[in-house]
Amino acid sequence: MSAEDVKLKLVEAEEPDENDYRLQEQVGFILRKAHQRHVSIFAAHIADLTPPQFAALAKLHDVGETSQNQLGSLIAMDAATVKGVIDRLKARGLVELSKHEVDKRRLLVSLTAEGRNAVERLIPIARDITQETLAPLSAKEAAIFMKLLAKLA
Amino acid sequence: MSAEDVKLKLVEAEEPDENDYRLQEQVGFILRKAHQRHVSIFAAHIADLTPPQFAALAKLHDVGETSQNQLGSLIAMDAATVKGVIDRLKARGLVELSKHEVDKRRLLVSLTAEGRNAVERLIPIARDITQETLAPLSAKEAAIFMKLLAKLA
DNA sequence: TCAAATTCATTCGTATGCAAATGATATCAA
DNA sequence: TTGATATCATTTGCATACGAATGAATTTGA
Repeated sequence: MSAEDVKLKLVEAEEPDENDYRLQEQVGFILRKAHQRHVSIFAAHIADLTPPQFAALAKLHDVGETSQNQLGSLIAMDAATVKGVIDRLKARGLVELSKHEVDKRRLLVSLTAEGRNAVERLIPIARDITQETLAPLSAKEAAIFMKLLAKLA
Repeated sequence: MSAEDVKLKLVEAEEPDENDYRLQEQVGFILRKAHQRHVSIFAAHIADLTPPQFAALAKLHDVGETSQNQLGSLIAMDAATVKGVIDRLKARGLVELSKHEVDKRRLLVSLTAEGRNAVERLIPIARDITQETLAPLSAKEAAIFMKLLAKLA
């Protein structure tokens, strides 16, 4: 092998061209898998509620009555998505809706007594879910990870 | 305030009970948001393909012809999901299907010439998408983040 | 060998998630 | 004041994502 060949080989090894794209190493792909894993852990602990549904309940418990859109922005859901989530929670009697007295465009959402009980019962379990999701990391790693993840989101 | 009151207050501050659950700090919630952000960045660069569709094409480009289920396991999609993705890629002429000669259960998937062209054209853009997704982090932070994220996924 | 278990694929039902269009109401600005 | 904008909510259409059920084909094991 000539010196030129060696040089070419090194360049190839250090600068992968478009023929060497590693899907499994792309942040989007791994982010999707990590999210899938979390949803799966969530479902194993809380079978009758999805993460978005629980997010809506937890946020309502936190801030009290709010409009549907406002709730959506608090839990990072667009208007169309939050509507579906709230509809299903309402059908199960966990939230109730009412019209805003002054601004007739707004639909106010609040927890029912049953919804409040559910959230308060589930919050300790949600803490377990967070812990189990982070279990592959040491405490120190988890702290670093959360800091960096927050920067990305 | 008595010494006892002070002690109670400290305990409360350090050991939040179930009334103090911060949704915005839970790994699942932030993971969902980070994933949403990535999908949005992806869509801004590649409007006519979704991340799962691109993943299927990129993986086919990598490994060549495979069965639908095998492809699914390579890109972390269950059988029902991968079927939908492949159906849509087939309808657009980017992949083609054929029956496995020996094992009649299997459906083989491969790139068409058009599909191959598309992947090769898009891979450099996909690199940009990865970069932009990680842009809020320094190079050092990004390296640490990817290592930890991989552990979680 | 042949019955049981496994694998591959499909279908159905449910639940996000988002873009775009629409309608009602509110706010702003000339 | 009123016409242009903006906001809130709904609806439709499309695309993941997964559990569960089903059927066809293959493999295993007693």
